[in-house]
Amino acid sequence: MRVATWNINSINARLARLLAWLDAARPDVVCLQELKCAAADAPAEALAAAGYEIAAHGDGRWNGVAILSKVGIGEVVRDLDDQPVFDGALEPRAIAATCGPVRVWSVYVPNGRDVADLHYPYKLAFLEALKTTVAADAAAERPFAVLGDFNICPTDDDLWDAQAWSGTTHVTEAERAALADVESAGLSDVFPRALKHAWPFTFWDYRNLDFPKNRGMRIDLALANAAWTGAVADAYVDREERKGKGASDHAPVVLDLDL
DNA sequence: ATGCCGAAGTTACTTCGA
Repeated sequence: MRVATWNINSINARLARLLAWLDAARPDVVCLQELKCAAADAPAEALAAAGYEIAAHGDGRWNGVAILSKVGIGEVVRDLDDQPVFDGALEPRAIAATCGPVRVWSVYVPNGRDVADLHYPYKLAFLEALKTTVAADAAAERPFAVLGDFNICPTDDDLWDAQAWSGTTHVTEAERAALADVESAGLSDVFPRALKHAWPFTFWDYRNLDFPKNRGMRIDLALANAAWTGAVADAYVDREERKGKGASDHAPVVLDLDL
């Protein structure tokens, strides 16, 4: 089966491209982030016509996550256990479901904004709650993965200019340690192929010709347990989807599993 | 060519993203 994760940067603004991509790539399960719409405003009918059920979690502005599936959606859970709030709000950043033989979380980890901003400790607290929430599934026999936009470059190779970003969010030791702590629950980073260039970046800013110049970051990850990683036949970043008018600033990460 | 930012709500401009 084929499982993908994609920060789509508005599911409604991107609907035509999403449907075209689903038709071309034919994933069985897709974890989406940054829906930028309320759950009730997600395009469930258009997706159903394309053969996909959707479980969505969103409040209408930023954030918002969903899981699409052609193989059923069950055991849906919204929000992490003890998920931290920001500015008094429990933000829609995490949703889980069982789809056929696999269980997945689709997560949109807080950006962090700046190490001096309250958003930064919020990001670290979110990752701590994520670890606790997924520990049991990570240790289980069923293929399981946490997929999404982690807003962390795991290593200095995962961004185009580590020198320029030194000391900023996405690359700090505390963020990388928090990510490693999530992985210590029994998950490992499924490293995708790059379809072009030396490294599989997943995000390129819209500004400054960053995509043509390949000034990117690898921040969209799939952290999988042993049952999942043992089934991986292929994994790649579909950078073709980053091209052209109306693209998201993130590309889908696609995983093929022998399941 | 891959091409100089884009989306949404608060409908003119602010906020956010990484």
